[in-house]
Amino acid sequence: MTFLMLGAVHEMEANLEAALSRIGLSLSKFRTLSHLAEAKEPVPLGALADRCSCVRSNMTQLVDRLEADRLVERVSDPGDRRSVLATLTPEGWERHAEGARILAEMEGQLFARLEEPDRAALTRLVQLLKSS
Amino acid sequence: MTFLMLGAVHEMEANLEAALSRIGLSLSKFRTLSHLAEAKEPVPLGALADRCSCVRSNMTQLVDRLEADRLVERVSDPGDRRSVLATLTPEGWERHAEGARILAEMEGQLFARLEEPDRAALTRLVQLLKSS
DNA sequence: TGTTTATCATTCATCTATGAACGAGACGGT
DNA sequence: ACCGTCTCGTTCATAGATGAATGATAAACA
Repeated sequence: MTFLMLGAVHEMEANLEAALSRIGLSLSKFRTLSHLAEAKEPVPLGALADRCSCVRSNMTQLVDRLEADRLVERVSDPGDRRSVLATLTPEGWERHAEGARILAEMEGQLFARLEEPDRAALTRLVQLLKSS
Repeated sequence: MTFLMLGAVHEMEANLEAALSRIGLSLSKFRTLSHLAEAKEPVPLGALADRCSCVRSNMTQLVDRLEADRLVERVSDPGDRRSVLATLTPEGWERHAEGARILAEMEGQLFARLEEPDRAALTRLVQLLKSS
């Protein structure tokens, strides 16, 4: 059962990854852009790592790559000189919008196979399993 | 919804990974041992990669590490000199059995929170989502 | 005030995964 | 028998993730 769920989700992930790669994004990059877009203001890397459920060292590298892609910029925090903030560039906003369209499309295709009561049931069950 | 499912499964994965690490196994290593144990005979690396749903180059490295752990051995295929077979060492069999106990325990804890109709529903829904 | 403690991001080593390029070997058709 | 093609595993470059160690800075407190 565990391997079955892992397999199903890995399939979803691979599909989404493939779709996002058409616009030069990975799932991790897109998730990072999403949280930055949602925040609507510069976010410290540590907080960003928390929202993305990853460790800080990972976020450091991720922002390195996003900065190389010119989708994100590092800015310094005037109130705390230890802190480094990340913010979306105009191109980052655009790319995130494209990614969001792709995600919506994939979700539509995936859940089209489920009737309505099943969609609700799945949501409920997944929430039950999360946060043990 | 997609990020919710991804999050729930990543949590499961992280828990299992942490539990397996107590006996020096990763989830990938354990999955590989499982398929070898199930086969009960040497398996070509390509076939093993297919069963583990990963690419061959990944299986090459995985078997490198498992061989370094003395859990797996490479043997040559008399019928095809291109082929390399992997087989469990006695220690590999033991370690797999320990891992299987840990997996069973984790599954028990996880699904203890679900009543019976929910368990069946979850299984059905996950199978529906798999193999688009 | 000065010192300890905690927090921030980064670097490094390691593991897992992919895809492209490669060399060795099998195999089908001519 | 030979040639092209396909399949095998490996290597390499790269992406992504973790945890441990580090240096800079803030905060707490004696």
